[in-house]
Amino acid sequence: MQNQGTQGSSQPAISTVNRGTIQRWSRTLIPTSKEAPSDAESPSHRLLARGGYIRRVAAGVYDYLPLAWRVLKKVERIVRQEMDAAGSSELFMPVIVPHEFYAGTKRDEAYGPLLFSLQDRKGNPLHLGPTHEETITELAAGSVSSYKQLPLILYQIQTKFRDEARPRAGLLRCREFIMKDAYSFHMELEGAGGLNDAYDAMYRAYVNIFTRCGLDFTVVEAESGPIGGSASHEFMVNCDSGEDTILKCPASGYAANVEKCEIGERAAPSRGYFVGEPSGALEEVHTPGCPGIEDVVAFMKVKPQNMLKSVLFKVQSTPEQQAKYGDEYILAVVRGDHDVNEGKVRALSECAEIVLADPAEANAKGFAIGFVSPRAAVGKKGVLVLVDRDAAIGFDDATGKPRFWVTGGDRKDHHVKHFNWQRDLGKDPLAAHHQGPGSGGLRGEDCFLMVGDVRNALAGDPSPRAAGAKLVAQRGIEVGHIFKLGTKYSDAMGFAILDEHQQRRSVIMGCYGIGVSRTMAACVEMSHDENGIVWPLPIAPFHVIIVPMKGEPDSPAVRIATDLAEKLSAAGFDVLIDDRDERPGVKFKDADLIGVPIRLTLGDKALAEGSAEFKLRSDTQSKGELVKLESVVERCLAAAR
RNA sequence: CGGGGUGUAGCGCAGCUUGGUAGCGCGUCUCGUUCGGGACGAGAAGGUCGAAGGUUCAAAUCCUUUCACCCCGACCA
Repeated sequence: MQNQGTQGSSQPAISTVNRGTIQRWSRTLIPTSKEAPSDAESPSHRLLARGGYIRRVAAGVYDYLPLAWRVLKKVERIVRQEMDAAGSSELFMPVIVPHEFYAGTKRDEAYGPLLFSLQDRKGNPLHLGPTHEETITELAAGSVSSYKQLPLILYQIQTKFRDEARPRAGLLRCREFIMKDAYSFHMELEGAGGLNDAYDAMYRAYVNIFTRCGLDFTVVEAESGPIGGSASHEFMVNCDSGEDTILKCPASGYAANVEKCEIGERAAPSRGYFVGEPSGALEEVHTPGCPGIEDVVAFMKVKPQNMLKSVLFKVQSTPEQQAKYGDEYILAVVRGDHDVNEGKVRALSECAEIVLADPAEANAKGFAIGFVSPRAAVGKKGVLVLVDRDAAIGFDDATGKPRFWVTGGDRKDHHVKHFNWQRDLGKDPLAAHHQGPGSGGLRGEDCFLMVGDVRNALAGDPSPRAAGAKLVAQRGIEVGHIFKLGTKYSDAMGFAILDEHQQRRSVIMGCYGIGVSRTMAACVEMSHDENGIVWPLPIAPFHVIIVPMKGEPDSPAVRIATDLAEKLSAAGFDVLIDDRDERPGVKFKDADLIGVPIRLTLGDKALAEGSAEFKLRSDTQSKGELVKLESVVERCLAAAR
């Protein structure tokens, strides 16, 4: 799914219609430096700081200097063109969100300290918008009164505020950042474009935007998370230093966030789930102060894949769901080297609302948190046990031996080894276990087991989309995220209008975000070398940097540079003239650092034969080619194609 | 929120152990020599040492409090 989709509106990077800008280094502010601030670690942070793009004002708060602002404006321009082409309209909402807007959605509580809060002079609580679902729903509710006005897609590009617990990596995780946020409104009607149409249009627009920005990216299926809603995709810049892990199937192109990624059919054990003789007598081991897998692994010297990890959730379903199944707790059991996936636990159990059980409460119920084994569920009504396929093994097909398991001892500071599903569960797991959801008949009984997929996918797991293929992991930086929201916000804020049958219905919504400032940083992460940034042409602050060797204002080189700049500008190029009276080495180093894609050097030798030296920033090998002055524009246009 | 660390000139750092009123490199300014990959020489400007309180004749240095910032983790439309 890399760079997939249409190249939609294939705008050239260089507009020959509009004149480009010309700036002189000496007359703008580009404070480059040899050394980055000591707190800058990630490449984008270091290079943007060293290149004079950004300057830290406070934790996670940055000045955007002229170079950065030019890049951001170019990203924004592409965003606007594609958003407009996709049928949405730009507007601009306030940064300030009155506290009462959260009355219906309770997101002030959901956000908690992430929400910047302030008071006006009368003491009324206000917030700085972390995102604008409430504001726009409020706006739409007050101004959209007929289904005939739908569908409607609105967007803005604006500063967002989130008081992150830990801002990091410069622009990649900020407290104040620039975001494009879009919202769509729908009523599913015969023959009218619904949420799915808008979602698809936004998906295509995003593919176009990131493609045009010159980014190498992957679209992944994602969890919709606390913002709510049903479907969601993330747009990830492919980059090893990225914070997020994504999994891809090379055969089918399937890609997903680790939180969301499905796992293909895992071979069932030859003798069936849970079947197998004990590997030895059940033996209790004193493991003082070792509640975690790592602790036990180190203490008992066992491999994590030989451990069973049991995670207890408390069910907070609606009364109807509660009546249907009667579950109070869910015990998810996975192998020690695997992680329980809450979304998959929800899906398999059909319990929409679950939270990690409170340790104190669970202990009171007889679950020794940190030392829980599947046995803890035996004899307790209302406990659903979900066992991951890789954990429900009694006989090891690979070694031909009984499976050796270490698991909790169900009392503090104790574990057991030689756990065996059939022997130690105290009842026949085969009789109790059912595969898959929907078999709810026995739910609510004592220790009901289900086998299924309840863990995070890992590299090497079977692909869910192509038989025989294995998932591979890679890192990415999230620069875009689209959601189908459904009626979460319209319900919460009472946004309902009449449909053509005069039925009052909640308006259906979608929301679509792009981290504009993060996109700039992600691009640097993706595209740089040891000398500096290597901008893709479409979002480079300048397309061409002209470097006259002799920098005095009246030197012939500077005059020729000015002349060249005029011609390039007329052809649509943005040109930076390095007119500083600096030594050549300084200018070359700085040109590489700030990453302008095309460099034209005007030295004595080249000028003597009426030429300039042409060099691409991305081409680290060549020493540049001599191009006749009258052919320079043509040469640059060829490079821009 | 847990763990670790740092605050001294625009940037990078030393000085703190053993108190005596601040120094180095880069950058900046002036003059001269230089000029194709971060030049050289001479001179100059720039800091209430994060803040507050305390100990002391005397605090960048010791003590207390506090603030800010960074890294790892938890968390994260």
